[in-house]
Formats: sequence, structure tokens, C-alpha cells
Amino acid sequence: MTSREESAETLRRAGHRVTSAKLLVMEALRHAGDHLSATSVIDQVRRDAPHVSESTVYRTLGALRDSRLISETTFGHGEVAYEWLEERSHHHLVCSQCGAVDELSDEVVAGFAKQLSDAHGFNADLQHLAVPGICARCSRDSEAAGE
Amino acid sequence: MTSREESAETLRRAGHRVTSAKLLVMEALRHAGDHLSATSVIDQVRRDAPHVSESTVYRTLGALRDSRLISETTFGHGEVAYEWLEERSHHHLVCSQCGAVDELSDEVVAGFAKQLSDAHGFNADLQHLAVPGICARCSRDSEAAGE
DNA sequence: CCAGCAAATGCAACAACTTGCAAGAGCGAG
DNA sequence: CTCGCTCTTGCAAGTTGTTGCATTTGCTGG
Ligand SMILES: [Mn+2]
Ligand SMILES: [Mn+2]
Ligand SMILES: [Zn+2]
Ligand SMILES: [Zn+2]
Repeated sequence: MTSREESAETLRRAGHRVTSAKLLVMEALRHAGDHLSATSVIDQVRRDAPHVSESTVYRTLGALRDSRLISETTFGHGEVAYEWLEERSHHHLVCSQCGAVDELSDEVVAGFAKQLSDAHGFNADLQHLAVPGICARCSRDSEAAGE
Repeated sequence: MTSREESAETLRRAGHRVTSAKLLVMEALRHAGDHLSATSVIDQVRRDAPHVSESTVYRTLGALRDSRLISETTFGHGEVAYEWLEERSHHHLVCSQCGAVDELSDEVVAGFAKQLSDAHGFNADLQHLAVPGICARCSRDSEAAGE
């Protein structure tokens, strides 16, 4: 089964109609295997299909996010980032000083969610968190520089 | 000391010049004692000073946020929300189903930050988190309705 | 009080989304 | 295969937020 056919099947299972615009958006994200801004998804899609309108891409990204096929995340700066969601869920530590974006496994975050469930009965939905702060390297550097 | 004078003093301590636009923005947020959208801050400010431009308010909100005098938060839907930061830090649990916004004390969140520090040396900066999910009431309701 | 510099502001253009509406296309029933 | 319902799309206009630049204004030092 080609990637395109897989995407079509995924769309059907999620209750969407299979359209070329949606397939193109999905392929762009799956192929990139990284965080992409809406604008770069638009550019990507338009290389193959120049007629697709911006609003269709924005709407498609929203729909895929609602169906939990992709994540939508606001890192500190710049545009909102979209990413194809693989099975294993992950999160990010974003350094406000040097801009580094490190990966964070789900364990600690799942622990946090469990705390919220135990303490407040709240069923947190943390699919792809971006935690802002200062990374280990930057902390070390500023300490060395006389704090 | 009036609230305005306190605000002026706070501005000076944060290294800003004391201008009427900044004071008006601060007073709007302090007086509201709640989350306000940028647009409603603009409306508020313009009731007193119609000449102040939108961009000045946006820039002021950004500056106050950088100086950690106010929080800037994206709840699931709608505009970005700004809030005057009181001493005691707090967070929110936002129900994606019924829209309820509950308060969350800093304890659980501080525990999460400590985990990140211990496990990754990352110094997380979580001033005013909005955690999305399903609230206790909605979970109970959908369970009762035959899951 | 005054001069001078840097910060702050207004304005207009721009960028990043969002929405209402009419036209087009996927898909299930027959 | 065709019909028709409903989901999707394109387009244009509207929001929300950002930025470059010329001008104004707060503040510091004399
Ligand atoms: Mn990611
Ligand atoms: Mn709050
Ligand atoms: Zn760093
Ligand atoms: Zn709820």
C-alpha cells in the first residue's frame, strides 16, 4: 500500500471524505517528519496543486488536528507548528534563551496528567506539549558567567 | 499611594518609562482582575484615551509580559488572554467539552517543573498554564450516558 | 530649566489566520 | 451508473496581531 493509499484509508476511518487537498496536506506532513508551519504546508501543497486555496489548507489542518491525526503547537516564537503524529507520543522542552527545542518522552508528562486526574478528576489531554524554560546548557553557562 | 502611582513605580522598577498608555493598560488589567483579550484592553484604554493606537497596546502587552508583570495565555478557543499577575501564582484546567475554566493551584505544576529539572536539568518557566482536557463533571456525565 | 539620547508612539502596510457564502465534488442509495 | 445529500472548496472580506519608519516624548545629566 502506498503512503497515499494509507492516508486515504486513515481519512476514511476518521470519517472524512478523501479529497486531493487533504491528501496533499497529509503527505506534506508525513513526508516532512518534522514540525511545519501552516505557511510552509501551503507552499508545499501548492507546488503540486497551485489552485488549492490557503483557507482550505488552514481548514484541513484544523480538521486533522480535531481528528487527532496531527498536533498543533505554539512554540514560544514564530508561527503555530503542525506535525504528523506517530504512535509514540512525545513533547518538547523549548529554551527561551538559545531557542533549542529538545524532545521529552511522554513519561514525565503522563505523570503530571495522572496527578491532575487524582487531585481534580480532570482528564488532561496533553498530546504534544511545548514547555518553555531555560535549558541545562544555558543554565550552566549563565552560572559560569558569574550568575 | 494610589493604584496609578503604584503602577508607575512598578514600571520604573521594571526599567520602563512611565507613559500614559502603559499606565492605562496596567490599570485596565489590574482593575479587571480577570483574563482580558487584547481587543477588550484596547476598548478599555480608548474609553479614556481614544488616540492610543492598537499597536501601542499590543506592544505594551508584550513588554509587560516580558517583564513578567502580566501573563499571556492561549486558552483553547478565542483570543489570547492577558491577566495581571498577583503574588500567588495559579494555573487553569480548561474543559474542551463544556468550556469550563477552573483554577489550579501551583503545587501540582511546581511538582511537574521539579521533575523536569531533576530528569533533564531543564528549568521550566510555567507562570500561567492552561491545561486542556475533560473536566470531572463532563467525564461523569458521558459515563452516565452509557459511556 | 535645557539639551540630547533612547525609548515609546502613531500610522500604514503587512502577515497570519478565520468566516460567510455560493459553487463543486465525494460517496451511499437505489 | 445516476441522483442527491452533505461535506469541501474557492473566493473575498474580516480579525487579530506584527513591523518599519518617521516623529514625539520621558528621562538623565549638566
Ligand atoms: Mn514534536
Ligand atoms: Mn488566570
Ligand atoms: Zn538554551
Ligand atoms: Zn466540562
